[in-house]
Amino acid sequence: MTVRTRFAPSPTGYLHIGGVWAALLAWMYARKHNGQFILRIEDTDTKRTIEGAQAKLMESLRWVGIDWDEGPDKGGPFGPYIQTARQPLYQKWADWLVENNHAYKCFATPDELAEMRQELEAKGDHSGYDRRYRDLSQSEVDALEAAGRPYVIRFKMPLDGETAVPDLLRGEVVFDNKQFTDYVILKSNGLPTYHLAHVIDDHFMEISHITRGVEWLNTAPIHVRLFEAFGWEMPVFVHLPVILNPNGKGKLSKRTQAFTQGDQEILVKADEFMEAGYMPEAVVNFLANIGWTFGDDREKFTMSEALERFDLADVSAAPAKLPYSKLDWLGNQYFKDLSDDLLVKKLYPYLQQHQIDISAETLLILSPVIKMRLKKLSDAVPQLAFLAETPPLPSTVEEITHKKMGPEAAATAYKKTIAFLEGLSAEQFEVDTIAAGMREIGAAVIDGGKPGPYLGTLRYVVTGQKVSPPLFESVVALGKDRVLARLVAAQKLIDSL
RNA sequence: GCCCCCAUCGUCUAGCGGCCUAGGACGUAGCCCUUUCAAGGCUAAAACACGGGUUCGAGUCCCGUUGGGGGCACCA
Repeated sequence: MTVRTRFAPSPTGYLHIGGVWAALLAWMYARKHNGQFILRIEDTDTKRTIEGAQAKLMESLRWVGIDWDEGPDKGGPFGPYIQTARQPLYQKWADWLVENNHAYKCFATPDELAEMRQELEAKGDHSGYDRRYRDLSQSEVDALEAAGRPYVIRFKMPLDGETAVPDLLRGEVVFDNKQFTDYVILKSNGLPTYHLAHVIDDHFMEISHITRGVEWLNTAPIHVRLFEAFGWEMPVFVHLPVILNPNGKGKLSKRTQAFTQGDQEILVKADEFMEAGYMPEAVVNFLANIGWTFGDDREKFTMSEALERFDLADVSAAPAKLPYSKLDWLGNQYFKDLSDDLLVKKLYPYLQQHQIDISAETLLILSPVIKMRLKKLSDAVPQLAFLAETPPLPSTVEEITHKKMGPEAAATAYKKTIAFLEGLSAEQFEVDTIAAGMREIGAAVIDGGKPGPYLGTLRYVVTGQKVSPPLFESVVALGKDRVLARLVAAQKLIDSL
């Protein structure tokens, strides 16, 4: 059997990270087994469809490296891959069910339904439908139809007995048929509900494993019965656990907005991760650790390593809250592994997009020292702010002196430093030379000979930031003229005493 | 209300009856290194929800309780 999995989102909002996770597992399984991964758009709820959501969702999937073999944009042998474009198919099979006595036309009006619901509720029946149109005679049906009464098609669920849903992660889940009623499978506008649509699509698209959220488990008996009525072989059901909202309550939903918890930023939508500048490899690595374990106590791995070991059957059935702090850790791990050139390649366009004008050459100088400070590209912005704008100059003596480097020593230090830098040729204005020279000055100027305090205050003078990249790289990045100007200003402040 | 799913450190998890004095990771705390912030090194605190069974033996199997989650639409 070839493995064919799919991700079937409805374009009703933006894709959240839990959706990406579900897509990832399905995709991994298909790739692992050299099968196919299909993207199908479930847009039968036309009222909720949002313009542009489909494009956005495809962008997010591509960003994390999930590609599809068949889908709305690239076609395939079982298309179309957008449900509204498949309407005739659903109509045909809904009619087939009616003809074969598995379904029937229900002419209940919205008012009638509302009233019925109320009466049923009063009796403690929460099913919402009393099956009153289930057993009409053919002539009664014909008469209503002739009168132009709109109708839906409902599937005949068994009146008693049980329906077992085989689930890869939980074994057989058994439901009492009494809790079900006859569900609408084709709406009065001629479009199918999810129940009908996915059964037909998954069958004709030859899907081998249906992966979806547990929220579908309770309605899975309908799907089981539908497959049975059609006489089609059932795919394997894999009901994935929910991803819980990290703020504590409920599941992650499309409506959940990004927010901050403590000093941890909680992102929800897929494109927020992209926008923040996490490396997609890190995000995918992070997600693969949810509900699944690589083994050997390893948390960091490449996707191709993961594919060697992955199995849907090993996925945990327990719901999970995303460990965001681990994403940050992983994100940093991936940046540290990046070559300086590659980091510049990623960082440069990102900073450009965010109106921070720093040359690629400058970035290359900073690259080795900044990469271990990044979890995501956006972390570079405050670090590098001193290069983009003119940082405030020190205004108090306390800022440019140190308890181990009083005003007198500081005055000497700045004077020496200025002279040292002025004496450097353009070729000599590089990290190693500057480091050596400054350490020497620092050692001479500080009691005890440890240049630490000198370097620290100097770093503050040069960058104007309490937090910044290390001194030497920052000096080279800022450039001789600007550094000297700042040192001169500091010296003047000291001299004014 | 009814039905269904789930349950190991704060979080993600390993564990599929004896290898568990419950392992790893993130986070947290302390120490070291250090020009800030990081990164790195070392150390520490931290869990089998509870109660019954089954068994020579239970984190691991069964039942119940509790807790969390989900579902009961002409939404997916």
